[in-house]
Amino acid sequence: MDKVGDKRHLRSIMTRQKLLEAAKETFLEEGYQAALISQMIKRANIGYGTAYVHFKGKEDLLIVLMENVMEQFYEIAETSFFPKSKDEAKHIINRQANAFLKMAEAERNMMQVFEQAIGISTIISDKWKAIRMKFIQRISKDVAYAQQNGLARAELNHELVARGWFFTNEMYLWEIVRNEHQSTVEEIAQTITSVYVEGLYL
Amino acid sequence: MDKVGDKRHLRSIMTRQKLLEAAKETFLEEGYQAALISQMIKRANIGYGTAYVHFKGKEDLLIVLMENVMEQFYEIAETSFFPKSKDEAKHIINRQANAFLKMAEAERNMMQVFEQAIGISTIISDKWKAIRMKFIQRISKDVAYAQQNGLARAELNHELVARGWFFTNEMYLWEIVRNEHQSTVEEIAQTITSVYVEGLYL
DNA sequence: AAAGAATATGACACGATGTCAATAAGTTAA
DNA sequence: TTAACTTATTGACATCGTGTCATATTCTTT
Repeated sequence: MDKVGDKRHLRSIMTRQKLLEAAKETFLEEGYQAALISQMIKRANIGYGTAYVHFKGKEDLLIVLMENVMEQFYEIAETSFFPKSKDEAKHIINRQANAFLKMAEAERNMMQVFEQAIGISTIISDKWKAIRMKFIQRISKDVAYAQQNGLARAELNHELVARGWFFTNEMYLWEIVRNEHQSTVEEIAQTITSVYVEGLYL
Repeated sequence: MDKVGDKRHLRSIMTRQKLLEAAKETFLEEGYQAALISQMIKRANIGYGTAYVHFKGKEDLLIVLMENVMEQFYEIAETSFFPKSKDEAKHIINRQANAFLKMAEAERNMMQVFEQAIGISTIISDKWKAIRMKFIQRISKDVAYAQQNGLARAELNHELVARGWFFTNEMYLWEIVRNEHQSTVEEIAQTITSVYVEGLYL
């Protein structure tokens, strides 16, 4: 019999799914730290040991749950950038900053869990580092492009500028995730973009 | 008998001190997460229960150990700022960014522990938030001052600008703490200051 | 030196985790 | 159809770290 119709395999998938859902709910309610595996297991209505058949532990569960969110970040990082003027650059950059921060708003709850987990789990911290690197590389290229086309101040180290710019964005992202921001995402994006573009471009 | 000559009290202070030192060593070796209270107790050569007489737990120990470092941050945040020109402003800002990042280098090891703890302990996270707020308020005032004196672009929200600028600094700080930076502190400070000042000032 | 106060101690109870030998459920092949 | 085999589930158990508390020790006072 083929794998798809295999009753055993199907049940296994269902079990896994039940646990993932229970884990998500538990993480959202309790946060990463306080979320207990035993609690997830109870909620999923499965045997204790079963959880460890499907996942190595809490960390492993969260990684799977985060994969979807992380994909979205990678997509944002891949926007193309070939401005012909300072104004066009400003426009593109503003849109990208907006999209980035909007993500934080849209996925706030999972991102809150994620933030905690970054501080605790090496693996998850590495996943975030990879996302950060992707963004910085992308921005780095963009800055270099602008410099080569006479749009931006060439005396600046594009790598350092790129990091600085991303860092501002990232910190605002966490601020939004934590609900600590007063202003709207649009206002934030516009302000930081303005300072950045006026500071870098000619 | 007065408190100073009190043998009992003196011994108590010694015990506390021994534990603090052992805790520091353990934190530095193991990181916040992995550091075990039992390990610190062994190293300090005191009875298990004694640790709990002096401190509530791991969190409490680290808070005491961090107080010194945190003081230094508050001092940096208190630098005065009354520039008469854009160039003077740039100079002051550059110096402050430098001092801030140098702190990260000087206290790198304890800051590494601190970073982990921020992700885990609410109390410690709040301590850092207070430091951050202090800086942002300070910078906010500085931006407002520059705007009022016709030195900076008045159309920008000074609060948002201040946060953005601090965030760049903070993220570079953590990067330095984690030893992930390629460039020197001076180079970093100069580059980010340049973009910031050219972007904000007239 | 006896009573009293401050400090130190480690055995213990507790809560959470991950493992594993046993069991159940489903599939295959004769 | 059923016996052998494979895959999935289970919960009791061992382990580990923490914090508490009744008791012991050390010092001070009267």
